[in-house]
Amino acid sequence: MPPDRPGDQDSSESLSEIFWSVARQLRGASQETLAPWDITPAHLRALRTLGHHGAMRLSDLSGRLHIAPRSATEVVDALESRGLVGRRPDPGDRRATLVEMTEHGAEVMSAIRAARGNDAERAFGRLSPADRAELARILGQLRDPA
Amino acid sequence: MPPDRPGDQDSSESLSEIFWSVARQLRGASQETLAPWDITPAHLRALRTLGHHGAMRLSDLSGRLHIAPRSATEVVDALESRGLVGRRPDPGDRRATLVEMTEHGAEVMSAIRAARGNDAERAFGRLSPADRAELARILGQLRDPA
DNA sequence: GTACAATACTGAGGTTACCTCACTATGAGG
DNA sequence: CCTCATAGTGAGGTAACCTCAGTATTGTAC
Repeated sequence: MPPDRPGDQDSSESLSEIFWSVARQLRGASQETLAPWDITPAHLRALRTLGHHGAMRLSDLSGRLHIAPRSATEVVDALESRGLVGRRPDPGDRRATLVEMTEHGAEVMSAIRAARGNDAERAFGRLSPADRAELARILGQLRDPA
Repeated sequence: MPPDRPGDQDSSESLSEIFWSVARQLRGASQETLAPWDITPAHLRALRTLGHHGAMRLSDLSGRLHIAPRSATEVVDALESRGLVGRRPDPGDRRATLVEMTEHGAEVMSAIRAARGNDAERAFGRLSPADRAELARILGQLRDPA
């Protein structure tokens, strides 16, 4: 097995190495920064989605977050227990539950935002705008399988 | 809160969205492909490290994988139980344990390699060489905090 | 208008990939 | 020899998912 040369076939190996170590680092840093608010990166992700798009069904939330509906239930449970979101029945469909951000949730979100609390944002923010665009473009290719 | 405009401050948000959804996808795909060999992406990562650098102490392995020593113990346990690596005492230091790939481990590794089994590799391989290089460069910036 | 399949959520339980803390065995320095 | 550091591991924990089964409701087909 020859050693890695840049541009080599084997560079995809180190690419995944790099990718995962970045992932671990982002998660770790984010966790640390969010600790004062007692929420996790995944919680914040859901909160942001609700902030952007307003009240929605649990299933819609799971769709937007690309996670299983059951997992969305868990995230919402966590956020609800912290008073950041609320559940209410969908008036149009009694099977469904609408989830919406509470006032407290909005306050916390802007506090986090003000404190530059999302470390993922901060980390990505260190990149030049050009690099951010490049990264988004390249990752986009990976996300959407041909 | 204004909606996202490309190139905006907020684009870092969707960047982390993209990043994590790529991460989830890579992990899922990798798991699936590695299932026949009953090993996980993290196991393969360790196995590759051992393949590249030969026998080493558990602590060295944990260092190279950037995980806690205790976590390396777990990974090695898993690989050992599958007969892919072996432990033997370090002759120079009776506290230490050397971990090395077994023949079977090497066989399995090349089988996986031959089957293009590492989906992370395969996914990254879909990118153009230029994009791979770009990605490596940009992720490298993220990994090493200023 | 009633049987029946599909949909919305959730309880139960599992997995991966990590972590810290406390402990034992061993080695190294004064 | 006594202390301190280091190597590995048992115990126990966490985040962020998952599937599978079950209940409540709805839309559809006859």
